[in-house]
Amino acid sequence: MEAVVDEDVCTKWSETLRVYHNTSCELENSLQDGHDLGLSEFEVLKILSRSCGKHGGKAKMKELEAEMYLSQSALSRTVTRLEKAGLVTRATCDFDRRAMFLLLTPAGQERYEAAQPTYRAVLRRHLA
Amino acid sequence: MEAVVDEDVCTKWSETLRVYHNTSCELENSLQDGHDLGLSEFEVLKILSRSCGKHGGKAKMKELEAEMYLSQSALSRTVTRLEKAGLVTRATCDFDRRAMFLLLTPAGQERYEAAQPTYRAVLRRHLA
DNA sequence: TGACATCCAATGCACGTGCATGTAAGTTTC
DNA sequence: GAAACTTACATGCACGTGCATTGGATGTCA
Repeated sequence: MEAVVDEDVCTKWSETLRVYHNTSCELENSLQDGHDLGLSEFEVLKILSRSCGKHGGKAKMKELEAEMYLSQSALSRTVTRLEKAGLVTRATCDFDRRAMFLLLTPAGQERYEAAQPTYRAVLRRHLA
Repeated sequence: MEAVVDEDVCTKWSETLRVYHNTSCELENSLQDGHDLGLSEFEVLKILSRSCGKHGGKAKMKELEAEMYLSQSALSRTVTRLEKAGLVTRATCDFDRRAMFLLLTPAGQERYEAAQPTYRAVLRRHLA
Protein backbone atom coordinates (compact mmCIF):
# COMPACT_ATOMS: atom_id res chain seq x y z
CA MET A 1 0.00 0.00 0.00
CA GLU A 2 1.28 3.43 -0.94
CA ALA A 3 -0.28 5.12 2.06
CA VAL A 4 2.20 3.43 4.36
CA VAL A 5 5.13 4.74 2.36
CA ASP A 6 3.61 8.21 2.32
CA GLU A 7 3.21 8.25 6.06
CA ASP A 8 6.74 7.09 6.61
CA VAL A 9 8.07 9.70 4.19
CA CYS A 10 6.03 12.47 5.84
CA THR A 11 7.44 11.56 9.23
CA LYS A 12 10.95 11.62 7.86
CA TRP A 13 10.32 15.01 6.29
CA SER A 14 8.88 16.60 9.41
CA GLU A 15 11.83 15.25 11.38
CA THR A 16 14.27 16.75 8.89
CA LEU A 17 12.37 20.01 9.02
CA ARG A 18 12.53 20.09 12.80
CA VAL A 19 16.24 19.40 13.00
CA TYR A 20 17.07 21.80 10.23
CA HIS A 21 15.08 24.65 11.65
CA ASN A 22 16.19 24.33 15.24
CA THR A 23 19.81 23.92 14.31
CA SER A 24 20.06 26.62 11.68
CA CYS A 25 18.18 29.15 13.80
CA GLU A 26 20.48 28.62 16.73
CA LEU A 27 23.55 28.64 14.50
CA GLU A 28 22.42 31.90 12.97
CA ASN A 29 21.76 33.52 16.32
CA SER A 30 24.88 32.26 18.07
CA LEU A 31 27.19 33.23 15.24
CA GLN A 32 25.55 36.62 14.87
CA ASP A 33 25.55 37.46 18.56
CA GLY A 34 28.95 36.07 19.38
CA HIS A 35 30.96 36.76 16.25
CA ASP A 36 29.00 39.12 14.02
CA LEU A 37 28.71 36.48 11.31
CA GLY A 38 25.72 35.21 9.36
CA LEU A 39 25.50 31.48 8.75
CA SER A 40 26.31 31.70 5.05
CA GLU A 41 29.15 34.07 5.83
CA PHE A 42 30.59 31.56 8.25
CA GLU A 43 30.14 28.82 5.67
CA VAL A 44 32.19 30.79 3.14
CA LEU A 45 34.97 31.32 5.68
CA LYS A 46 34.88 27.62 6.46
CA ILE A 47 35.29 26.48 2.87
CA LEU A 48 37.85 29.18 2.23
CA SER A 49 39.87 28.15 5.26
CA ARG A 50 39.92 24.56 4.05
CA SER A 51 40.89 25.24 0.46
CA CYS A 52 43.35 27.95 1.42
CA GLY A 53 45.38 25.35 3.18
CA LYS A 54 45.43 23.24 0.03
CA HIS A 55 45.70 25.84 -2.73
CA GLY A 56 47.97 28.42 -1.17
CA GLY A 57 45.36 30.91 -0.04
CA LYS A 58 43.03 30.98 -3.00
CA ALA A 59 39.62 29.75 -4.02
CA LYS A 60 37.44 30.59 -6.98
CA MET A 61 33.91 31.85 -6.69
CA LYS A 62 32.71 28.95 -8.83
CA GLU A 63 34.26 26.48 -6.41
CA LEU A 64 32.46 28.08 -3.51
CA GLU A 65 29.21 28.12 -5.41
CA ALA A 66 29.50 24.42 -6.10
CA GLU A 67 30.13 23.62 -2.44
CA MET A 68 27.30 25.51 -0.82
CA TYR A 69 23.54 25.79 -1.12
CA LEU A 70 23.41 29.37 -2.31
CA SER A 71 22.62 31.00 -5.64
CA GLN A 72 25.35 32.75 -7.59
CA SER A 73 23.92 36.16 -6.77
CA ALA A 74 23.52 35.44 -3.07
CA LEU A 75 27.09 34.19 -2.91
CA SER A 76 28.33 37.32 -4.65
CA ARG A 77 26.65 39.51 -2.06
CA THR A 78 27.80 37.36 0.83
CA VAL A 79 31.36 37.81 -0.37
CA THR A 80 30.76 41.55 -0.69
CA ARG A 81 29.68 41.68 2.95
CA LEU A 82 32.75 39.70 4.02
CA GLU A 83 34.97 41.99 1.97
CA LYS A 84 33.46 45.09 3.54
CA ALA A 85 34.13 43.56 6.94
CA GLY A 86 37.77 43.03 5.96
CA LEU A 87 37.61 39.25 6.34
CA VAL A 88 38.18 38.38 2.70
CA THR A 89 39.85 39.92 -0.36
CA ARG A 90 38.83 39.62 -3.97
CA ALA A 91 41.55 39.19 -6.58
CA THR A 92 41.22 38.81 -10.32
CA CYS A 93 42.74 35.76 -11.93
CA ASP A 94 45.50 36.49 -14.42
CA PHE A 95 44.73 33.52 -16.63
CA ASP A 96 40.99 34.01 -16.88
CA ARG A 97 40.00 37.54 -16.14
CA ARG A 98 36.33 36.65 -15.81
CA ALA A 99 37.05 34.57 -12.71
CA MET A 100 37.67 35.88 -9.18
CA PHE A 101 39.98 34.44 -6.55
CA LEU A 102 39.11 34.86 -2.91
CA LEU A 103 41.67 35.26 -0.18
CA LEU A 104 41.11 34.89 3.53
CA THR A 105 42.68 37.85 5.34
CA PRO A 106 44.42 37.31 8.71
CA ALA A 107 41.39 38.95 10.33
CA GLY A 108 39.18 36.51 8.45
CA GLN A 109 41.19 33.50 9.55
CA GLU A 110 41.10 34.78 13.12
CA ARG A 111 37.37 35.40 13.07
CA TYR A 112 36.74 31.94 11.64
CA GLU A 113 38.83 30.22 14.27
CA ALA A 114 37.08 32.17 16.99
CA ALA A 115 33.67 31.21 15.67
CA GLN A 116 34.34 27.55 15.02
CA PRO A 117 33.90 26.37 18.64
CA THR A 118 30.51 28.08 18.76
CA TYR A 119 29.51 26.39 15.53
CA ARG A 120 30.62 22.97 16.69
CA ALA A 121 28.97 23.34 20.06
CA VAL A 122 25.61 24.05 18.46
CA LEU A 123 25.93 21.12 16.08
CA ARG A 124 26.88 18.83 18.95
CA ARG A 125 23.91 19.98 20.99
CA HIS A 126 21.46 19.27 18.20
CA LEU A 127 22.91 16.28 16.38
CA ALA A 128 25.04 14.30 18.81
CA MET B 1 38.37 11.99 21.45
CA GLU B 2 36.10 14.95 20.66
CA ALA B 3 37.36 15.33 17.10
CA VAL B 4 35.67 12.09 16.13
CA VAL B 5 32.34 13.26 17.47
CA ASP B 6 32.74 16.59 15.69
CA GLU B 7 33.41 14.94 12.38
CA ASP B 8 30.44 12.64 12.76
CA VAL B 9 28.23 15.54 13.72
CA CYS B 10 29.45 17.63 10.75
CA THR B 11 28.66 14.82 8.36
CA LYS B 12 25.21 14.48 9.83
CA TRP B 13 24.65 18.21 9.46
CA SER B 14 25.77 18.43 5.86
CA GLU B 15 23.55 15.48 5.05
CA THR B 16 20.59 17.20 6.70
CA LEU B 17 21.41 20.38 4.82
CA ARG B 18 21.55 18.55 1.52
CA VAL B 19 18.24 16.78 1.98
CA TYR B 20 16.51 19.86 3.30
CA HIS B 21 17.67 22.09 0.51
CA ASN B 22 17.00 19.76 -2.38
CA THR B 23 13.60 18.77 -1.07
CA SER B 24 12.34 22.20 -0.07
CA CYS B 25 13.53 23.81 -3.30
CA GLU B 26 11.76 21.27 -5.41
CA LEU B 27 8.65 21.43 -3.24
CA GLU B 28 8.61 25.20 -3.57
CA ASN B 29 9.02 25.10 -7.35
CA SER B 30 6.59 22.27 -8.01
CA LEU B 31 3.88 23.75 -5.83
CA GLN B 32 4.39 27.20 -7.29
CA ASP B 33 4.44 26.12 -10.91
CA GLY B 34 1.71 23.52 -10.67
CA HIS B 35 -0.67 25.03 -8.14
CA ASP B 36 0.31 28.64 -7.50
CA LEU B 37 1.13 27.89 -3.88
CA GLY B 38 4.19 28.68 -1.81
CA LEU B 39 5.47 25.99 0.52
CA SER B 40 4.33 27.71 3.70
CA GLU B 41 0.99 28.44 2.09
CA PHE B 42 0.58 24.76 1.32
CA GLU B 43 1.61 23.91 4.87
CA VAL B 44 -1.13 26.15 6.25
CA LEU B 45 -3.72 24.52 4.02
CA LYS B 46 -2.46 21.13 5.13
CA ILE B 47 -2.80 21.82 8.84
CA LEU B 48 -6.09 23.58 8.29
CA SER B 49 -7.47 20.67 6.31
CA ARG B 50 -6.57 18.29 9.13
CA SER B 51 -7.98 20.30 12.00
CA CYS B 52 -11.01 21.34 10.01
CA GLY B 53 -12.06 17.75 9.94
CA LYS B 54 -11.77 17.55 13.68
CA HIS B 55 -13.03 20.95 14.84
CA GLY B 56 -15.83 21.59 12.41
CA GLY B 57 -13.99 23.82 9.99
CA LYS B 58 -12.03 26.05 12.35
CA ALA B 59 -8.49 26.57 13.55
CA LYS B 60 -6.92 29.35 15.54
CA MET B 61 -3.90 31.30 14.41
CA LYS B 62 -2.09 30.30 17.59
CA GLU B 63 -2.62 26.64 16.83
CA LEU B 64 -1.12 27.05 13.38
CA GLU B 65 1.81 28.98 14.76
CA ALA B 66 2.56 26.19 17.20
CA GLU B 67 2.50 23.58 14.46
CA MET B 68 4.76 25.20 11.92
CA TYR B 69 8.22 26.69 11.74
CA LEU B 70 7.19 30.25 11.02
CA SER B 71 7.20 33.43 13.05
CA GLN B 72 3.94 34.98 14.11
CA SER B 73 4.32 37.82 11.62
CA ALA B 74 5.23 35.57 8.72
CA LEU B 75 2.21 33.39 9.47
CA SER B 76 -0.04 36.43 9.56
CA ARG B 77 1.14 37.48 6.11
CA THR B 78 0.88 33.96 4.73
CA VAL B 79 -2.73 33.84 5.83
CA THR B 80 -3.29 37.25 4.25
CA ARG B 81 -2.02 35.91 0.94
CA LEU B 82 -4.25 32.85 1.21
CA GLU B 83 -7.21 35.06 2.05
CA LYS B 84 -6.56 37.31 -0.96
CA ALA B 85 -6.45 34.18 -3.12
CA GLY B 86 -9.83 33.14 -1.73
CA LEU B 87 -8.54 29.90 -0.22
CA VAL B 88 -9.13 30.79 3.41
CA THR B 89 -11.42 33.02 5.43
CA ARG B 90 -10.65 34.86 8.63
CA ALA B 91 -13.35 34.99 11.28
CA THR B 92 -13.24 36.59 14.70
CA CYS B 93 -13.96 34.46 17.72
CA ASP B 94 -16.97 35.46 19.78
CA PHE B 95 -15.50 34.36 23.09
CA ASP B 96 -12.10 36.01 22.69
CA ARG B 97 -12.23 38.83 20.25
CA ARG B 98 -8.45 39.02 20.00
CA ALA B 99 -8.28 35.57 18.48
CA MET B 100 -8.92 34.68 14.85
CA PHE B 101 -10.48 31.54 13.46
CA LEU B 102 -9.44 30.35 10.07
CA LEU B 103 -11.76 28.59 7.67
CA LEU B 104 -10.81 26.66 4.59
CA THR B 105 -13.04 27.73 1.71
CA PRO B 106 -14.26 25.15 -0.82
CA ALA B 107 -11.71 26.59 -3.25
CA GLY B 108 -9.05 26.16 -0.58
CA GLN B 109 -9.97 22.56 0.05
CA GLU B 110 -10.00 21.90 -3.66
CA ARG B 111 -6.62 23.53 -4.22
CA TYR B 112 -5.11 21.59 -1.36
CA GLU B 113 -6.37 18.28 -2.63
CA ALA B 114 -5.07 19.08 -6.08
CA ALA B 115 -1.63 19.96 -4.73
CA GLN B 116 -1.24 17.06 -2.32
CA PRO B 117 -0.18 14.46 -4.92
CA THR B 118 2.55 16.82 -6.13
CA TYR B 119 3.73 17.31 -2.57
CA ARG B 120 3.81 13.61 -1.82
CA ALA B 121 5.53 12.77 -5.08
CA VAL B 122 8.40 15.15 -4.29
CA LEU B 123 8.76 13.79 -0.77
CA ARG B 124 8.78 10.25 -2.06
CA ARG B 125 11.41 11.05 -4.64
CA HIS B 126 13.74 12.58 -2.06
CA LEU B 127 13.10 10.57 1.08
CA ALA B 128 11.88 7.14 0.10
C1' DT C 1 39.66 38.38 -38.52
C1' DG C 2 34.92 38.98 -37.58
C1' DA C 3 30.56 37.26 -35.82
C1' DC C 4 28.35 34.60 -32.44
C1' DA C 5 27.87 31.70 -28.49
C1' DT C 6 29.38 30.81 -23.81
C1' DC C 7 30.96 31.84 -19.36
C1' DC C 8 31.80 34.57 -14.88
C1' DA C 9 30.48 37.80 -11.69
C1' DA C 10 27.67 41.92 -10.33
C1' DT C 11 23.25 44.33 -9.97
C1' DG C 12 18.08 45.67 -10.29
C1' DC C 13 14.08 43.94 -8.61
C1' DA C 14 10.43 41.45 -6.17
C1' DC C 15 9.47 38.61 -2.44
C1' DG C 16 9.22 36.15 2.06
C1' DT C 17 11.07 36.38 6.63
C1' DG C 18 12.16 37.94 11.51
C1' DC C 19 12.34 41.62 14.91
C1' DA C 20 10.35 45.38 17.00
C1' DT C 21 6.31 47.91 17.60
C1' DG C 22 1.35 49.20 17.53
C1' DT C 23 -3.51 48.31 18.62
C1' DA C 24 -7.10 46.18 20.64
C1' DA C 25 -8.94 42.78 23.91
C1' DG C 26 -8.65 40.06 27.96
C1' DT C 27 -6.74 39.29 32.93
C1' DT C 28 -5.05 40.45 37.41
C1' DT C 29 -4.37 43.19 41.48
C1' DC C 30 -5.50 46.46 44.64
C1' DG D 1 -13.81 49.49 38.99
C1' DA D 2 -9.30 51.66 37.65
C1' DA D 3 -4.51 50.80 36.56
C1' DA D 4 -1.01 47.68 35.26
C1' DC D 5 0.01 43.65 32.82
C1' DT D 6 -0.51 40.08 29.37
C1' DT D 7 -2.11 38.08 25.06
C1' DA D 8 -3.44 37.94 19.95
C1' DC D 9 -2.82 39.65 15.69
C1' DA D 10 -1.26 43.17 12.22
C1' DT D 11 2.25 46.27 10.29
C1' DG D 12 6.74 49.10 9.47
C1' DC D 13 11.17 48.11 8.44
C1' DA D 14 15.58 45.98 7.32
C1' DC D 15 17.68 42.12 5.42
C1' DG D 16 19.01 37.94 2.73
C1' DT D 17 17.56 35.32 -1.18
C1' DG D 18 16.49 33.89 -6.10
C1' DC D 19 15.48 35.18 -10.86
C1' DA D 20 16.47 37.81 -14.72
C1' DT D 21 19.54 40.82 -16.84
C1' DT D 22 23.84 43.22 -17.81
C1' DG D 23 28.77 43.86 -18.82
C1' DG D 24 32.89 42.18 -19.74
C1' DA D 25 36.16 38.19 -21.05
C1' DT D 26 36.90 33.85 -23.47
C1' DG D 27 36.14 30.33 -26.92
C1' DT D 28 34.67 28.73 -31.53
C1' DC D 29 33.91 28.48 -36.28
C1' DA D 30 33.75 30.05 -40.89
